[in-house]
Amino acid sequence: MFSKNCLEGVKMPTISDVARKAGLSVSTVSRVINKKPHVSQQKETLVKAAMKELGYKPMPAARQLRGTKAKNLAVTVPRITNPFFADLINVIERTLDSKGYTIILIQTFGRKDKELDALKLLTNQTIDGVILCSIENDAPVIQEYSKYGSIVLVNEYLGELDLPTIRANQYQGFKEATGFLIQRGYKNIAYATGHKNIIVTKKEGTNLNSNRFSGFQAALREAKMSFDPKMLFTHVQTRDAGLKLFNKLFKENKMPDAIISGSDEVAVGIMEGAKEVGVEVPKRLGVLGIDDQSLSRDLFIPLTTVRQPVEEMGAAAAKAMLQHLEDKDVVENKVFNLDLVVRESV
Amino acid sequence: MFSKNCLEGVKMPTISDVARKAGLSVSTVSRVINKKPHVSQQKETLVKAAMKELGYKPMPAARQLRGTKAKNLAVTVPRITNPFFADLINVIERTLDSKGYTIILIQTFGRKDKELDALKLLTNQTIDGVILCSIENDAPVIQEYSKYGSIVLVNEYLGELDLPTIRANQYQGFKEATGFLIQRGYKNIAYATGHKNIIVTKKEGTNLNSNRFSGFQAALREAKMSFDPKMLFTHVQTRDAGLKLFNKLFKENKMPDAIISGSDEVAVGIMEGAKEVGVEVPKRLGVLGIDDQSLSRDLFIPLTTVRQPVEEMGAAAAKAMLQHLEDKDVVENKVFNLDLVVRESV
DNA sequence: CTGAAAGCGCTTACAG
DNA sequence: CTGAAAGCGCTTACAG
Repeated sequence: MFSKNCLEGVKMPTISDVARKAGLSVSTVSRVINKKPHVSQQKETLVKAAMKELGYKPMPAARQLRGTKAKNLAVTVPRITNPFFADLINVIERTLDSKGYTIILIQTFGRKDKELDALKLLTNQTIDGVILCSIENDAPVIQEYSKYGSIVLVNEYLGELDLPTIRANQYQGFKEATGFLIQRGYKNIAYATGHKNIIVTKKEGTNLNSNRFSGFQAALREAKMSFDPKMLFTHVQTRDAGLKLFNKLFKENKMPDAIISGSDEVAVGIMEGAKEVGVEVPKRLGVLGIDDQSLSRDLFIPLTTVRQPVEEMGAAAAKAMLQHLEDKDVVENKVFNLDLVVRESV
Repeated sequence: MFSKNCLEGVKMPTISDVARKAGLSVSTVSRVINKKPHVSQQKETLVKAAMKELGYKPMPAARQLRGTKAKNLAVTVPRITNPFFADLINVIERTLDSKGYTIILIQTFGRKDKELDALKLLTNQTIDGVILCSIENDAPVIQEYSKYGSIVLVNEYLGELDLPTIRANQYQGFKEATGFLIQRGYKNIAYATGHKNIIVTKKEGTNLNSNRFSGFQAALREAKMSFDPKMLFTHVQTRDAGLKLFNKLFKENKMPDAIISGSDEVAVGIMEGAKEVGVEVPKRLGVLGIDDQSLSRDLFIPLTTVRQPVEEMGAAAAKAMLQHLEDKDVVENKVFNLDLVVRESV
């Protein structure tokens, strides 16, 4: 029937093979593949039998060429090794997979060009949409690509972007968490973030970065406390970076009495540094994590942290994508609340 | 030039658009796209200018239809939320991405059909190859699919499979680790595995599962100790499952004095259970993890564990895939040694 | 060195 | 209800 090719394996049956075997035209076969009307019960049975016998599967590339949706979706994350993002991807993939979508994973490592690569897959119809779990490029360039397919934002957000967005109320969360630190008596609170810089705007909904910091500052203001800009540290994103930050602070003798770290990972690094030199947590140094990843409760000092509702956000993002794929006019915007999980590091 | 379509975004320029703009034929444009010889410097410049001006990108689907490789690779893992697999994917993606491959992520959740889905992507040329980070199906069915593309195995392996395989010497690792437990005085050692069952063969290289268990038994034998089959627990794969296992053992009053858990995740669950009811680790219960994931040293009881060289294995797997993609005849087989990381849980 | 034409595997009007 | 034919965007012999 179809011949072997010694170099490249085996040639798969095509729609013509099926038609021939069924004694029908390719049009008819195509109709049953696509569940279109106007095909008699009898022929349908014939076609299905032929497909089964041949083990026929339509070739996605050929269908795409004719305009059929690829049923592929990309998901971008900074790093998959951060459990927060692994969890996010897990829910997203689970719910999207059940709808027949295949997930293309793209780690950006914080690079604009990697994110652009993902976005560009939209233009050549490789993917139908992309879920951005972090934002590297500026609003206008991202918005531009939404012409080519569905884009939904999870976790990070940008006020200027008119795109489905699933996020948490970072302002509220950080205000509460900072309030808690103050209430526990911490006076000199450092602030570390994974971002490269912070553009401060008071408006809620501007971006994660800015809203977190404003929440932090609002709590300070209410307590009539001021913030020393030297206690702001950017681009701290890993356990290692947390450790380095602690060591720097310790060496330069500028130790604050509490640190709000940008993630649980960073918090672990800080606590590790503290342990090494005998700085007691939470007594001499309060450490606040962000994320509440699953092992945070099992650390040598159980972490007090701001829980991000990762399951809920991931599921909502997947749903928002599905909806937007069906109807470009529905742009879902959902804001979750953040909870403080009190354990022992603060 | 090319008109907007209000429903579906924008129509991208095609190779014909480029040809028209450059005042040349599509053949010539195709030649420069594919860096084929026989095109004058002059025309090449013309074509490149036209491509740039139009923002032209060849459509992958159309190229695939003509037999060009998709440059897509799938990676299967049981669950991305297990840091061991997140780490594995991370290295794999990093090295493959740098060669221009796009990664399709597939979580199997231990299901055969999910793994088959991945394998089937080979048949319709959606992907050029798949890296299996665990094995769900039987050897013959997997081998069958190797006709359609490159398959490489990492971590798990099957002796019968004639495929590039990157793995660790589980026999040696488990023998050493068990020897260490014995030396520390543990006498009644339970054995938990994530797998559904264990087919025991003595031969090294049969499969991960079997080799781990034989290593364990070999150490027992050398110490003239015997193993109570009731102390074998299968299908224990998460932190939760570890916790449940502990509770069951505790309730039924069958507590061993040590447990070899199938992963660090499971070990954490066991230690959690022990903490809750006041069973001292490692004094009354030794807990051995497997993996050495990054937070294992930071747990409330730093975990003694068998380190799997995840970075090295991932990189080797990616390299093996690249090689096999280029030349089907080179089937790389690499075996890494396992190290015991001694901390405080044993 | 360059171009016209066939064809990859599909879907979709268009006839009948 | 069914089929012949055109065409999606490419690449690749085949001429010249």
